[in-house]
Amino acid sequence: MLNLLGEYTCKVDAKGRVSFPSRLRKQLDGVLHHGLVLNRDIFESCLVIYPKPEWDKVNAEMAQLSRYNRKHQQFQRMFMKGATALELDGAGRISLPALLLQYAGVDLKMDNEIIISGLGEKLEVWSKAAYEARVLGDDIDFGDLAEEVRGDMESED
Amino acid sequence: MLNLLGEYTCKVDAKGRVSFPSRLRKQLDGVLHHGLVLNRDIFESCLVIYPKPEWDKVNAEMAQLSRYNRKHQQFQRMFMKGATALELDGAGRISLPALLLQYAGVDLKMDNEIIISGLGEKLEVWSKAAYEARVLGDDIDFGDLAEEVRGDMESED
DNA sequence: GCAATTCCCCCCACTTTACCCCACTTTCTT
DNA sequence: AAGAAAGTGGGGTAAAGTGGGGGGAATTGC
Repeated sequence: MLNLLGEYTCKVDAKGRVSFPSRLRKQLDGVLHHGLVLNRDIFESCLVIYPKPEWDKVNAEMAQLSRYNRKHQQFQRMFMKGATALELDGAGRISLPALLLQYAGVDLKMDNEIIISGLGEKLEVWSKAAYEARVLGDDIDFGDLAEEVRGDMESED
Repeated sequence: MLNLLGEYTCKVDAKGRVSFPSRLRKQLDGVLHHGLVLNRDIFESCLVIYPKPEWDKVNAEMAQLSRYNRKHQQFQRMFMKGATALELDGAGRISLPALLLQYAGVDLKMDNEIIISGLGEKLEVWSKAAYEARVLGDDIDFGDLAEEVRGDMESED
């Protein structure tokens, strides 16, 4: 099972390129050559990177939506909008499209530091400022959240 | 079953390295070669070290969460943020990432002493100052706490 | 249709970081 | 008390990260 771990601070250069951390490259050994898919996150102003096999699952889920349901079609359009295939260049870098960087709140002229964070089966890409404010400085009560989620997990079985 | 015990004072060197106490190494004999996973604690400003087999259980639970549920995603992010694989170097040391040391309140330029404490199936890592204030100097009534927790344990079965 | 410009990709060189190795100190054991 | 094992620190080397420049292809304008 895929188990991407680690928090990496990376620099985006003036061309939108980011060196893909070598630790992650090692963890993706065996699936990296299938490629990666970059997309907007649904709930937060951050980006998500799926290894191709994981993206295939997402894609299969999308295929279950109804062609004849307006909300399904809207959801599919919003979700898929901006999804981009990523490949590593000769120096092991990925190239992040300007529109998606903008979505994540990264301004190439100003702050050019991002955080890539491993979340098991996927990676999240945050601007450093947003990560510190929204993820590390989070004031959500974990206990409450855990109880709700736990209820869901148990009823799912 | 794992039963990690003991409280160890260790020094962090200027590079963020900590010699992993030999007593703990012996207690982990048989699972240590699978590696360790370091993570932020959810409730306290300290770090947690899981032996890999223990972490795998956590990861399997995380994989059941829904991609399309806001609370599930928050939960996953809060829990997984910063989790990092650890390996011992040739001298039996682990290397603690700067971001995580920062979370535990360890400043490499100032105090460089930490406490590693065995808690059965996992280890906790505290800055010495935080440990003394928060754990040893705790003003919570242990008796009251025990009674509350005991109630939970019995109702869960 | 041809030429010119722009964008993208690939390559090369320099800087920085991380990992490995070695040597010294301290502590525990016999 | 002496030797061995564990702990500590530093330095060198190799690999990873970073930035810039050049060349090729595609598109657009003349």
